Amino acid sequence: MTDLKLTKNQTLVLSVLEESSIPLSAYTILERLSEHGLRAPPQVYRALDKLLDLGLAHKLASMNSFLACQHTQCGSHRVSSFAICDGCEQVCEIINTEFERNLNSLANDVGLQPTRSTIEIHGLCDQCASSNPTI
Amino acid sequence: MTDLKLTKNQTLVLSVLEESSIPLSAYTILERLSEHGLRAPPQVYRALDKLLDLGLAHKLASMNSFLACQHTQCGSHRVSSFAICDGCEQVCEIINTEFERNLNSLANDVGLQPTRSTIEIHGLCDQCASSNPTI
DNA sequence: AATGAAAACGTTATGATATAACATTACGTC
DNA sequence: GACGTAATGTTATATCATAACGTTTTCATT
Repeated sequence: MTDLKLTKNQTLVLSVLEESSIPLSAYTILERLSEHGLRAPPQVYRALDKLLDLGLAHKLASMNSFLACQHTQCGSHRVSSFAICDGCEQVCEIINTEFERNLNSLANDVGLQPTRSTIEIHGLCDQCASSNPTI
Repeated sequence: MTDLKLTKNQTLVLSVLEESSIPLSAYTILERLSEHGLRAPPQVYRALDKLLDLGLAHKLASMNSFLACQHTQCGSHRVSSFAICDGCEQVCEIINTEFERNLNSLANDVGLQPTRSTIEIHGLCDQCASSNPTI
C-alpha cells in the first residue's frame, strides 16, 4: 500500500477505483469525482495512464474499464489475468507464474518477444451461474 | 474456405479483412468499401458482428480492430490467442488446446465458468526487435 | 406465382470512449 | 526568487460503436 508520491488527481482516481467492487469506465470515474472538482476526461485519463504505468491499476480492454490492482502488496508483476463474471461484474485478478511462462513460450514459438498481455476470461461466477443460468 | 451463404456486406467486409496483412478498424473497413457503396458504420458493424458469430473474423479488443480468422479450415474453436507485433502490426493467431485447458483451469480455480476469452500478447516480432529495438 | 415472416439493408442521429493542443499553476532545486 | 519540470484545467475534436426506424431482399410455404 505504498502510496508513493501520487498527485492529487492520481490519488482521487485510485481511491474511486479502490472503493468500487467492480471495474469502472473513465467517464464513471469522472462523474464520481465531479464533486471534487474534476470536469474533463483528460484529467481522469492522465491519472489513469500514470496509475497503469505504476501497476496500481489495470485496464480491461474487453470492457473499456479500469480497476485497482488487487496485488499491490506483491510488488510489480508483468502479466495479470482477469476472471470476469458477466453477471455480477466481479473481477478476480489472477497471478500465476507458470501460466505466464506458458504464455511467453507460446509467443516465442511464433517469433514474438512479448512485452505486455491482455488476458481476460469472461464467464459466470459460481453464484451467478446457479442463480441466473441464462445470461 | 466454405463461404456458406454470406450476404453481400458480410462478403465485402470479410474480403477486405482477408486482403489485409494487419488488423483493421471498422472505420478503415468502411473507407475501403466506400467505393462499393457502403456509407455508414452500422453496415460494417453488422457484418462484423455476424462474421464474429460465425468465427470467420476476430476482434482485437486491445486495439479496437478486426482481422479475418486464420484457421477457417480448422472449423470452430472456442479460444483463440493472438500474438501481436507492435512494430509491424502483424498478428499471429495461436490455437493451443493445452493452453486453453490451462486457462479454463485457472478460471475454475477462482470459481468462474468461462464462456469466452480475450488473449492478446503484445510485443515485437523477431524481425522488428532486431531492426527497431526501441519501440 | 402470391404471400408473409425473418433477415439484411440504408440512413440518420446519437452515445461512448479517448486524445490533441494549449494556457496556467504548483513545486522542487539551485 | 528564478528556473525548469510536472501536473493541472480547459476546449475542442478524434475515434469507436449502437439505437432506432423505415425499406428491401430472401426464401419457405402456399
